[in-house]
Amino acid sequence: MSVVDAAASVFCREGYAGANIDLIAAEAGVSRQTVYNHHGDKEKLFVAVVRDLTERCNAGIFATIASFPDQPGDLEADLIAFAVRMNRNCICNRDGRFLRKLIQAEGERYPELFAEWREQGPGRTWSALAARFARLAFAGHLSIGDPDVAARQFLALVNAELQITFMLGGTPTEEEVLRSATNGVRTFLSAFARKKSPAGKQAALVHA
Amino acid sequence: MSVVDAAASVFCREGYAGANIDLIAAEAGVSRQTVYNHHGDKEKLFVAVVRDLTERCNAGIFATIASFPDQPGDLEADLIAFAVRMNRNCICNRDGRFLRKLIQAEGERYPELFAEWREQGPGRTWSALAARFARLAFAGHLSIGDPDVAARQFLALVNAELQITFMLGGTPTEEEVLRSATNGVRTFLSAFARKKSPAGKQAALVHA
DNA sequence: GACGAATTGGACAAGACTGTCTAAATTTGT
DNA sequence: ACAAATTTAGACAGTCTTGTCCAATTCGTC
Repeated sequence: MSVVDAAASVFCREGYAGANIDLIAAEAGVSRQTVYNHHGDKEKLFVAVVRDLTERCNAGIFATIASFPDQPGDLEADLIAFAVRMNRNCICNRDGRFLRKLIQAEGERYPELFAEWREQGPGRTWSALAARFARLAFAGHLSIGDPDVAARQFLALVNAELQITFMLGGTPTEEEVLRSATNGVRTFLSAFARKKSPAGKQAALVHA
Repeated sequence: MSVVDAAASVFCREGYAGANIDLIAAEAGVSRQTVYNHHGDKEKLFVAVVRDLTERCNAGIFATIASFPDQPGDLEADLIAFAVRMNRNCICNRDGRFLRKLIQAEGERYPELFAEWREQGPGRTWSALAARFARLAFAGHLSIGDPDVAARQFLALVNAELQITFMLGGTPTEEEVLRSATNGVRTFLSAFARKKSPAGKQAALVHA
């Protein structure tokens, strides 16, 4: 394991103040001196860890957004699959969990570092996702007022049942992820499925 | 400020390992010896802090749930007002922010302590909220499949736009809370407003 | 195999923190 | 006003951590 990876693990487990360099070195399988040679001091090492995690998480998120269902066959199934991918590859994986915890624990201590994350991460993520939802709406698959709001609500809904697990730093099972995504997407579609067309599926359902 | 309150503040700001007793004593306006006299050692003090926060937060949450709109006049307005109360009195206030941060940062270090919180806090909160939604559905104001799912999704939706602020430990402004609650409740009602009754408001809307 | 670069283990000083102890000062109850 | 209980300030030992230094060893490359 690389020094930065080991440091990420220890910083997350013990907190910044509780992490000690000896433990990081041992976990990385190198000597303490090597850690100092590579990264200078504890604070620089911490910054390197956050930058590394931010970069990898953003890459994962954008790769996943690229797989958003633009021409959906079964919209519900496609959105559920997308939500599961998002969770598995970006939010529940090692990098996602670690970054989230570091932001929560140390965000106030390094305002500029996490402001940077905020702009390049969630800011751009939500824009990108909002653009995809806008496209679905334009193509007539959804009826959306504000795509930015819809994007944030989509993420909130598909993660609604995983909040507690995330809070305690755990990893939800595959079934929990699937169930939360399924419930979330169904509610999302109940709210945003195309309603205005008189020939729409939703109107037909109401008449039945 | 009491010792426990000062300790809560310092533990949150510095993390468990980074918090030092001298600082807590100074912030509480007592001598270090008094802290040891009252609470034994650092770990016992930490446990006392978490129990205190848990108790106060639960009390606040249940008091707020008691104000859930059972016989709504304007359902949308009533639910928005309820969501804002919930945020202001339970989630964004000092106790709520502190407890959340301690759970996130130290949850894995004290599994039994936070398991206790989990049962008495979110577990019972969600049940209570689900019961209220079930009642609204029974009275014909909503069309809900699983009240537990609906309750979790309600909370997720009304907080959807505050996630980032919460993550960084900040306090959203009154306007942000109101906007998030408004958008969240509207989406919630789009999804769960009564649809099945042929004379319902929703059906009429679709016909218009 | 040989040479330069990187890594290692250990020693080390400086500082910080916890938890204890004690004698003096202060508060509290009566 | 007096006695008991509590609080205080400070000293203290013991432990831990950071960051530096250095000589010995290993590694990569020619």
